Amino acid sequence: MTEQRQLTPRGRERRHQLMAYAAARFAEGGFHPTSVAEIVSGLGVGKGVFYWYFASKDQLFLEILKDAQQDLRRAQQHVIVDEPDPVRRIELGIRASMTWFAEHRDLVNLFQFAATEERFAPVLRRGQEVALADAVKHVKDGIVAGEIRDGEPEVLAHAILGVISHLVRELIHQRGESPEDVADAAVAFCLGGLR
Amino acid sequence: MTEQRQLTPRGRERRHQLMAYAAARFAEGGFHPTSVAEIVSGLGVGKGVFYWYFASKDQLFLEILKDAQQDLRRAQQHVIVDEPDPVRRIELGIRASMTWFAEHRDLVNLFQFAATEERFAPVLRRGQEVALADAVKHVKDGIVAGEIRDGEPEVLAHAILGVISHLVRELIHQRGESPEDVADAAVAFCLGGLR
DNA sequence: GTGGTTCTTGACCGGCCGGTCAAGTGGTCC
DNA sequence: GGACCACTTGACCGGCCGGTCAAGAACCAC
Repeated sequence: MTEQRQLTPRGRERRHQLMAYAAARFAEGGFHPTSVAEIVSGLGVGKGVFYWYFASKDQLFLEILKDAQQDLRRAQQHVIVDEPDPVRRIELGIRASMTWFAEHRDLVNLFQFAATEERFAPVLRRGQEVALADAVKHVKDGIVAGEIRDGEPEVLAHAILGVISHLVRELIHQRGESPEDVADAAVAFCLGGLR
Repeated sequence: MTEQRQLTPRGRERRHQLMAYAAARFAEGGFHPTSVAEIVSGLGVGKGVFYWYFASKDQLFLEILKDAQQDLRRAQQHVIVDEPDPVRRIELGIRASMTWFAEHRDLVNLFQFAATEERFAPVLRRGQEVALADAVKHVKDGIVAGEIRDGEPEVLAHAILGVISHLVRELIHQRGESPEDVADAAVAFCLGGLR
């Protein structure tokens, strides 16, 4: 498969199955150590299935990445659509992100890996820039409204993203703490840092 | 080489050279895609040299990791030895960490990769726990002194580490901003978040 | 059934990779 | 010079890996 292929519903399901299973294996064993043979045999199908749906192992990974980013963004947007207060929008965004990350441990791991290889990093970066732009907008609104101290909005937004991703990995995934508690702490810390 | 080997000064230098060069290549091309053959040929030596100094590619990576963690810790400790005020100790720690990370871009990348593979993660975790314990101590002192709001010290410490690592990667390495400016912003954000 | 398309199989391939090792090389101490 | 030891060489090996492909199977439309 080199281009977009026309898929029947059955085909679309297989594709989904491959992506989900591959993501889980990549997260558990690492991208490189997990072979294509391992993925297909784990699913009980022949190797040809893999290359019917994806042009290469790399391309599969990229598509997993893109899908994940889209899904995260949707989760963030969905929760802040009609919240007028910028600071409250930031809080809701933090909570939504944490919930999503908590539920998608595998994908968090894949994001982290993607950042370490030059050929995957660009895709990751594009997604992050979108998330950042959203956050920056709310921070700017907050500054205008006088709820947030003056400062470089991009730096503040990045700081928030840093708190979220680190707390998710270390406290929720690593130490198994409850997403709600961690989100409370993250919100308190970030809002304090913004004022 | 399976155990510790007795090395002459000349040997110790070669070992260092291998670790430094390998770290650079791993950071640039990724751990798995960088072959042992690539490392030794880049240094203009035979493959036997590599396996004279290291038992395996994995072991080399682990030693790079350990060395880096030690060096970072030294940099952090060195700067706060005789600072009595806990909040000021935190500030100095943030600044020292940022400077170190800024100067060791390659190692930051390797840390990030190490977190994604089960066999490297434990070593990384041990180092992080040490850094965390240091930070926690200062936060606790700060709470006792009434300079920091009451809260779970470990969560606050983790939040600080998250801000540091994210800002280093995104602003200093990615966008090329000056470490001093970023450190100023990080300090302001974190101290705000603590109060 | 027939023909067409989508999907599946798994043996096979070339190539590279981590790791080994027998054969050196060169310095040092006597 | 010769014995010893730290170090170096690079051809070689077994194995696995990403990817191909000719040969079907399954489903659908008519």
